[in-house]
Amino acid sequence: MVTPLHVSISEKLRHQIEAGDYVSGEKLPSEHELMKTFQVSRITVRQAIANLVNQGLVSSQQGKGVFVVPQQKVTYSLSSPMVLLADDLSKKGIELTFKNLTFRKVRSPQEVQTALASAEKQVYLQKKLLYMNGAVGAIDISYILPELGKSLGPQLKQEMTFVVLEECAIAIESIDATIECTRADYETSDYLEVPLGHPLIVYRYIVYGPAQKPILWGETLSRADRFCYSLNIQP
Amino acid sequence: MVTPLHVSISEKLRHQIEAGDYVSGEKLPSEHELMKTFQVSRITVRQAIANLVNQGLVSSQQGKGVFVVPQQKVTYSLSSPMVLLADDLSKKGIELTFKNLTFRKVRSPQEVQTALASAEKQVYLQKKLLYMNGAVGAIDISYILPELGKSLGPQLKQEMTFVVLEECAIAIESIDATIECTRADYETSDYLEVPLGHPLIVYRYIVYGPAQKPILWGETLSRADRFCYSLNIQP
DNA sequence: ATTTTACACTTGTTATAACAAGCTATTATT
DNA sequence: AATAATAGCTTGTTATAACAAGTGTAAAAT
Repeated sequence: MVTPLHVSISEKLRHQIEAGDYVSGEKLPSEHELMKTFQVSRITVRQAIANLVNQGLVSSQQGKGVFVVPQQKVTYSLSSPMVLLADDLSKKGIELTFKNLTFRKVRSPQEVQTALASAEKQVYLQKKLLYMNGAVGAIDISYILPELGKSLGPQLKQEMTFVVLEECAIAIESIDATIECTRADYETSDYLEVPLGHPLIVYRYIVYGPAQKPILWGETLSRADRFCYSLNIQP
Repeated sequence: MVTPLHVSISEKLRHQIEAGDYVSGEKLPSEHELMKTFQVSRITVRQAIANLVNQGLVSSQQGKGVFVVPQQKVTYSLSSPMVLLADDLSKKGIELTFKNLTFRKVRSPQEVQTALASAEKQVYLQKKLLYMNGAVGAIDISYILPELGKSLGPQLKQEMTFVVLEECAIAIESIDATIECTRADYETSDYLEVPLGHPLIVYRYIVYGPAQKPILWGETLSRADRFCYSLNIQP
């Protein structure tokens, strides 16, 4: 079995990146320069770079170049509602900010209807972007019971769900959550500034209020290269 | 902004797959046939298929063709040690099996040494593959304290870590775990039968025994298309 | 001095071409 | 009949070529 040229080239570049020859955010040599350096055609250089993009090490921008992606990560603790971590994060010098994309009444999807077990089919949909130190890291999509959404609406626009729920003195009984992994589709790749197919961690949750009544269904799609989740299990 | 041909073609194929035109495991038309169908060059067809591969929808095999990948998923509950789920899984008709790759004494890596806080630098390394219904789904790598490894060794070879620890009546005090996401490298892509860069979920854990003494450090790298984790949070 | 234009450089898209390599079934040989 | 060679399919690799499109800079026009 012969190793293809594009593999050995991307391996060389990967080693150079890991060795620190190219710093985080730095521009790689252009395709033309790499063609000269490795004495191969453009198609081979492009394939080599595509490998690195797929591995999440670099990111290309038309008209500008190929850049080494920063690998800073934020850890979210799941032993408590995740928002409690906000304090810890600022201590570490990581600032979390939010940007509201949409907040409006919609007809709830079938999956949400089942989860919320609500007779009402109109719920509030909220989409917001999550930034760490100015760089986009996750998108959160949540569906909120209409009676809650009406009162919480103005505040939900700017803040994170759990914080607001606590500030509004809404008791959280428990949270059911699932963690899985998916890949960026055409919508999320746009918002999260990642290439199509980039791995995303899906944190899907149902928040239960008093009397175990589900009050919120949501999912947070995080860039796998910027967010991870930690938890503590007591058997 | 004009949509590239390869994007619209991969979108068409994606819709056909989701509509069930191509069943799980079925072969897509060959590149030559797709060239005729869409009246484009081979390079465009290949780019379209590359998009689908990156999205994890199809998988190509040299000499054979391009096939729709099955999307069956297994959920691991994290509110209890994950192995308790083995019963639930068999009820769902999912059979978990294991294959031992290595079990030997090694010098522990720096990270493990710190985590286990052990004076001894020789630990047992165990690598095993995890199959669901015969299909490979995850690889588990764990480092075990020498005194435990010596006695557990013969059984650990075939069984899953937690089960054995319980059968051997070793009390598990607690488990610290982190969930993040990475991508298949050259070694894991081989074992897990996924393309380079395919997203993997990393479940990294430290098992604490009596008196909160760490007895095991491990990580499970799961194929994101076959495993996900669920948990329950009590605030 | 400010704005506009043009140019050079970057990556993105698409075509044609040829050969390599893996798989399968048929044919030819033993 | 069993084995080996072959032909024909598949995807993988690599080259050359041309144009499109996004970015930034330097020159030209206002």
